[in-house]
Amino acid sequence: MLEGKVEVMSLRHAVLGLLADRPASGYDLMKLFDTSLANVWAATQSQVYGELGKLSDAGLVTVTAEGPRGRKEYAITEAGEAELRQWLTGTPPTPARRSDSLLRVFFLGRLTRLEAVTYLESEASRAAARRSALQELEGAVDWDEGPLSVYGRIVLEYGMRQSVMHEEWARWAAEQVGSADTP
Amino acid sequence: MLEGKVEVMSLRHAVLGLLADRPASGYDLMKLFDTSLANVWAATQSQVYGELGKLSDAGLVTVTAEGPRGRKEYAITEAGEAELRQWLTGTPPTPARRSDSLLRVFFLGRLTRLEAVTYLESEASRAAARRSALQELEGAVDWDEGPLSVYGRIVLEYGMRQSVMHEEWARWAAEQVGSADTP
DNA sequence: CGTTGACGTGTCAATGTTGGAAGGTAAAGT
DNA sequence: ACTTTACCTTCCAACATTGACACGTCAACG
Repeated sequence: MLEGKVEVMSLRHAVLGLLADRPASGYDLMKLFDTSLANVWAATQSQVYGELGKLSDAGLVTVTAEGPRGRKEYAITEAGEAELRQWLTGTPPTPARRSDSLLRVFFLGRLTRLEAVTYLESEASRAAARRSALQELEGAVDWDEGPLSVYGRIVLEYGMRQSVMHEEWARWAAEQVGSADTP
Repeated sequence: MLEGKVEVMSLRHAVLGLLADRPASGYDLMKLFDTSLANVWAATQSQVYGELGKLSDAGLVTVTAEGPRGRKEYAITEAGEAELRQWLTGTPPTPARRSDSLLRVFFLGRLTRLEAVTYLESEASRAAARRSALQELEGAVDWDEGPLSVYGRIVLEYGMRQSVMHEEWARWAAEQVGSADTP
């Protein structure tokens, strides 16, 4: 019995999505991964170049120009657009299944109460710092260009709400732990 | 120049953390991964048994009993406890670097406005459903036993706040998209 | 002219992860 | 007695991911 694979392969779709906006080289894409997508989907150089090769083999992208230093500019094909749409509309998102931070919290009972409170408070600080960083980013970006900017801003808003929530939760948790009955 | 590796290896610490509470077999651990840790850290059978082997080789756990069907019960050793503590107190948590959901949102500009709104509203529904599930879980668990329960509840609270935030954000985003100037 | 820095692509080994198959034992129900 | 269900471990191929390393070019500067 043959079954079609139910792969997620989001790296593939991240590359397709970026190329759907405009053609780019692997180098260009890396810059986008390190800036626009930094808080959404991380990728390394090896992955990006590797994925471009695979996408090219699969006919989802093509080389549209070759520049000075062996630069290859890729563009999405119709098949690629179709794949991207299919992913966006037809594939259910997979919820995050792992969290380093929460795993630690789960085991905080192995530490003394003071240590646990300290940990939770540093979580709160990290969340606050993250929020500042995002706010700074918001000021630094030109929000009036490209189709990515509309949704980019919505994604940024998520990050900000997330960090606010995270900080409040961590402070609440620290209080819970600090003021319990049994030491 | 030799440098110590800066590995995260949270699966290892998830296993250690569970064994720190009480000894267990690989099978027992799997059940815990599928229940207590389901929303925090997913692991497959292969991983758990493989990790137990490595931990055993490294002296962080030992076999304390052998039961009926080749069952091996593992317990954490002092070295294991030390490693767990070190991870909890001395290793900075690594923030989540990837989100399937957010990546989609980032590329929602490839769809029509209606499709985008539909997507965002289904995100809201999913978040609401998740919240219900967590609330049900809260009712089903005995919160008065073991050192895990205190922090387990705190982790659960995180999940609930997270899903509330997620739902509100998705509804807000749908509204933003639905009521913009340019169609 | 020589150096530096940004541009640009490609490959590799080690490790993590997935999903399943294979192989077997004990207990409980019929 | 028989069968189902739960228990329990081990192995593996395929794929994803990381973090380097290797190679080479163009432009600008002093």
